Amino acid sequence: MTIFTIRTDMTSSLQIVKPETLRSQVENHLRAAIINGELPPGAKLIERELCEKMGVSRPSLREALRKLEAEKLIVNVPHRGPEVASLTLEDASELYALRRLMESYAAHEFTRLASDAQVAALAQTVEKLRAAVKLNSRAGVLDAKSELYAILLGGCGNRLVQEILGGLLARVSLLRSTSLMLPARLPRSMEEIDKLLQCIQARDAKGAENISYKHVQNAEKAALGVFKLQHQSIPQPTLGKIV
Amino acid sequence: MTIFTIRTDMTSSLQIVKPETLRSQVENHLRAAIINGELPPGAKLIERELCEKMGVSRPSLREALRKLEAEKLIVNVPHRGPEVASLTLEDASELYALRRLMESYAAHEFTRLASDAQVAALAQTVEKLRAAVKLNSRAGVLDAKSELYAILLGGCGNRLVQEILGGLLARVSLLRSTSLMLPARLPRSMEEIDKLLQCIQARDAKGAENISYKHVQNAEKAALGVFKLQHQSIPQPTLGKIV
DNA sequence: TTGGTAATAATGTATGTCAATTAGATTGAC
DNA sequence: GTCAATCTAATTGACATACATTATTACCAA
Repeated sequence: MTIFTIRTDMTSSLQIVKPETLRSQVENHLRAAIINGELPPGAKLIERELCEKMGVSRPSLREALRKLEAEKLIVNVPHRGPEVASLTLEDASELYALRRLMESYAAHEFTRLASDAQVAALAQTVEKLRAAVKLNSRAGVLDAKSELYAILLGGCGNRLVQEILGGLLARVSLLRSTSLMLPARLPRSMEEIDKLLQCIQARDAKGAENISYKHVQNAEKAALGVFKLQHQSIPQPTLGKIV
Repeated sequence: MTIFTIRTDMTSSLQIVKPETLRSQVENHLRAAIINGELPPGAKLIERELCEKMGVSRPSLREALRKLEAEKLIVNVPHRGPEVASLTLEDASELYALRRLMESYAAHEFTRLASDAQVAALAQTVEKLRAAVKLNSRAGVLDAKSELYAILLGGCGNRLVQEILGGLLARVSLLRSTSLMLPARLPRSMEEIDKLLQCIQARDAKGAENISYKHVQNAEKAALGVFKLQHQSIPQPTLGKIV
């Protein structure tokens, strides 16, 4: 983890900057570190250490930790300290079940409600994704994917879906298997996304819902498959100390 | 709000008591106060005041506030302080949309997965609810309802649903209209619940899903109706000071 | 090796302090 | 009398420190 600059100077900026508090910066920083795997599941988060690394006081850090705790990205046992949440197979399965439910709902509603401009934007982002896939650009793929999500969820007429599903996706990323299996599944995933776009363009809401449902279902199969492989080698990691 | 006793004595208890931290008690207390309407939407939460009332220090209180903020029960504008979240009509509508989605899913899965014992327990709780309705016991109704939810969500095979839906229901309670319209809709609501139980007992998952969907839909209509009535009298309550 | 005990480390909680910002009130001008 | 600008008070944001409580670890003895 890198030390990051705080107290962003906004005197020289004419743009109206959202007054980001220090704790929200800490929170965002930690969240990002957890999601991108820098802080893997099970990692102990020692307050004093983090304070020093990030150059903030304990109260600020602790308040940030509480928010991440509420998001279930970290778990906290009193007097033992917080650590990055670990998912069991059941947890993962439940996460995917809800993701299926909500993403297919979002796809259905997007198809029903989105403006033609939004559909066009989606199509454009799909092409961007295809290009990134061809270039084998991991960063490009992730970027295009998140843009795709933003358009889809932004156009589904329900901001709450974005909020909740965003939380679910963050937790799904606790499965490191998702990133491991990502390249392998990309061609298949791309096909599914193409079909989804076709349904959306044809304003076939039910069809979009079904494709979306299957898309997540396939992603789940792949992810849980890798997950099982990762965990079968270690019989009973009740206290996984595997670094 | 009452001052509550802290430092629960657990020396005389043989049961293993989950070591509840002070901040979690504060958190639970505030959450309950918000949900039951003691702290209505828009209420300003002044740190020093709350500290004195509850007899805790500012850091403890602030950490509790961060958790409630993450749950979207309070909103916080930097340097202006937190206040109980207020819902717009759109917010309410989106909440109900997701509730519909998730409750009907839970009903479907419960019907599919629950043991006969769980179904029997559900039936028993429905009778408890009916009795409470007959007695016009508000507390009894609320108690039976929450028990009903607990059984339904506990048996749907997905603990995550409970977690997420619980959060949604807490936010729905920010609409005071839900409690106002509760008595008026009770008979109708009872009918729907009976039908739901029948479907579940017949192991008709799709039927249970449909009834459940309609049930929430009807609750939404009633709640949003009251909501509109409450808000049409005041043209533009941008800063609702209505006490 | 095993069991218990002491030392250590980390968190839980509290207090005090200062800075930054907002909101309200007072004052002044038109 | 109304509106605007300024000023003051109140509140939160952030930090440093201190101490109590609890887990963990290391160590010693049987």
